[in-house]
Amino acid sequence: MAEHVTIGRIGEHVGQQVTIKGWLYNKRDSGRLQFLLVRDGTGTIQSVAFKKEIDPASWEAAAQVTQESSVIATGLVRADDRAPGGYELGLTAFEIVQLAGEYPIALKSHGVDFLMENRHLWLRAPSQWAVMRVRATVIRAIRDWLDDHGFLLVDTPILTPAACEGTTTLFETEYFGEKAYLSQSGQLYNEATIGAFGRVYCFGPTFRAEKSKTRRHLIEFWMVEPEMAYVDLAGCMEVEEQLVAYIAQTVVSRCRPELEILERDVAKLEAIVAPFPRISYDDALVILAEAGEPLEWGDDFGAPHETILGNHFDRPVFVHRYPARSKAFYMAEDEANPELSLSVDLIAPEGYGEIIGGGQRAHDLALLERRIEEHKLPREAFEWYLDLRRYGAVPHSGFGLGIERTVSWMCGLHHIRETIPFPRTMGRIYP
RNA sequence: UCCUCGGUAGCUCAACGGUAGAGCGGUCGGCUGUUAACCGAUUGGUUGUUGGUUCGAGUCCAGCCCGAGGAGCCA
Repeated sequence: MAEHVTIGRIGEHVGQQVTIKGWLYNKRDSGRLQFLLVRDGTGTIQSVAFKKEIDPASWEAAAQVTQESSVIATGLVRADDRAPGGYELGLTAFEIVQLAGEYPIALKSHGVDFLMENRHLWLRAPSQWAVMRVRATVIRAIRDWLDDHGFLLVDTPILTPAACEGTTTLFETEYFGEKAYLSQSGQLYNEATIGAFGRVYCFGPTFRAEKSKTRRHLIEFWMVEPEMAYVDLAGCMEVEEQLVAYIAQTVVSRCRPELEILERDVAKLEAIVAPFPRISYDDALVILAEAGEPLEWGDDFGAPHETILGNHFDRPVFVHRYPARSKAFYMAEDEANPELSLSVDLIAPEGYGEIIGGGQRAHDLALLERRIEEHKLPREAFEWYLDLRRYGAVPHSGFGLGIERTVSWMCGLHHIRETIPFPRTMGRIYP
């Protein structure tokens, strides 16, 4: 009985008789010879069946097997330059677990709508396999870095009583006769938990009922939100750049095969090392004007502006001190100029745009009370939040990093919807 | 919500207002080293939907539905 091994570690079994359990990716045959490409989740390997060297039942199974049938293949592992991947399996036995019907996704080019309609099957494709593995690596890198730098994972609720920011559209649901909303950020809650733990982060799904139809938007997406007591704007940027650089270098070192499948220019990722350039909103306006996209002071950047700024540098760029009026109510104000907020966005190169938004939070009670009034927010829902300014308020900062935008950037993808297993976009909630 | 583009075979796409086609997939056959193999045969259609113009509509017109790209908003 041959040992069951995974294709990902097939190189350790050259010269051995092994069993692979997986699915048929593709088949080519020429008379007395059949090439069966088998994948098992860890990789893909070419198996070769010679009619003379295999029992008739196995030969017949190999002849009958269809694309994406589940199969068990046993044979001798050997290195062979002619095989994709460098190794192949000289079959001695081949068994079909379930014979698949005509597979919808033929090995050819397809339209996005068709692929999304078959997302549950599309995930088996090499490109999607690679993206999901990069996603897992990005998430693990984030958690490793934060866990190793004194941050405690503190999860925040998904069902919330009111808008965290009050500016964007929320998904409304019913909570035992009361209105409740799906969370669009855990930040406010983590401003509370830093009082207990110092440095925290939450990591979970967030929901925005915005009718956004662009390649950078999802209705449901994942976000990591670190929050830090006794850290100012400058300290916040230092943490952000260390984290982002660590993510990029981890992907570069651990996901070579995936990046190759995705045809990603690895040099672009290798360049993502600290320090990142820091420019003010006012500096950014100068760059934009020189690039022929002038912007009125006080206006927020649109997608083309972000692209210009991102492409102006070979690594991510911090843009800090935005006009207070264009930012959320909880942003601290710049003492040197109260019209400015101590906010900072991190804009990725290559047109990937904003991947982090954050900054220093207002910790002055009177300022917050005034902002809540100006933004016409229901004060009673924020009493607990105001308490944080009454009992041991400290300067503090935090940010939110969008997982899917980061994965999209790492993978060099055109559209964010490929970075999450089952994307929720405007007009699609199937499968 | 607004702007632009699109909807024809399972999929990707053709088709001057005049008999709806090709490639891929599927099926059958051939080939001992294939690389989305190749060669031959074969299968496959309520042209998104409703109405209109016309001798005749996949094609022209109007409404509706669905999707894509972008804007706004944001991670």
